[in-house]
Amino acid sequence: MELSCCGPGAPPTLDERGAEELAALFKVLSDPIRLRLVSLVAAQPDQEVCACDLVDVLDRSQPTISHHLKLLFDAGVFDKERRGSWIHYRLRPEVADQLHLAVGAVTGEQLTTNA
Amino acid sequence: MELSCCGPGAPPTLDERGAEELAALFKVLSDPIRLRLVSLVAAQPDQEVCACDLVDVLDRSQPTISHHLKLLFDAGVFDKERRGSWIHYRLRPEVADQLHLAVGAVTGEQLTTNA
DNA sequence: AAGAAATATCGATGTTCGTCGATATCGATG
DNA sequence: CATCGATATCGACGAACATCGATATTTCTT
Repeated sequence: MELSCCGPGAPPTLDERGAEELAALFKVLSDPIRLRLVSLVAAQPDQEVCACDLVDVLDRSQPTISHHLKLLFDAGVFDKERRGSWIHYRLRPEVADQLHLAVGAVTGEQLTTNA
Repeated sequence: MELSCCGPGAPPTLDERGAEELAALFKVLSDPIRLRLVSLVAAQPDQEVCACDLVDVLDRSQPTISHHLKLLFDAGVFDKERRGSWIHYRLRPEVADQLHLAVGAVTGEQLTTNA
């Protein structure tokens, strides 16, 4: 039997590069501490937190929290803003949409036809 | 400043256990080969593939493909069915919804109020 | 300029993960 | 039952990762 892929008229599947990009996006969410960081930030009324509060809430050392915040920032999940001595992290507004699109790309859902 | 969490009236955030469960779900999608497997399966007209075709399409050894298929099966992403000599993997129909819910849980979207 | 507080970086360590060759298991078929 | 093809498991190896203590950097305050 032939696989429905890799030919003309075949339904679209992830190519190697696309798969690596999406894998990187999911990988940044594949850690419990990072998920709780995102969830905490998203739950704030102003969608942002001071890094200074995070070490107490999550049970990790300051370098570890800093490390995870950097990963989330580098991945484009968080914005970072210095205000005085403190650094505030904020969920980038496009992230939720990006994630839903990523899920759709993997599971083969129709994109919103923009025609 | 107080974090908006961890108290009465606070918006819901991921607890430790929930974060670990969601992290496990995202982790299984954090590998390019596994993403392409899911994408390939989802792109088939009948939403299933024979494992025998996968080694040729993806550029990995048979044990490696088998390993990734097992991870996806154990995570509940794929169903498995033996037909004759071959084993067919199929995307479980709830997976797309589960993933969208997972994204929503992390980014703090409203759940569909089932009241 | 000096000290204190917040955050980032460095180096090390133990663990997890992706990968493959070799081999085992399982089902079909002669 | 012997064999063959498909799939799974095993054992090993190198790379990536989460974590932390120590330390550096930055910023505010006095």
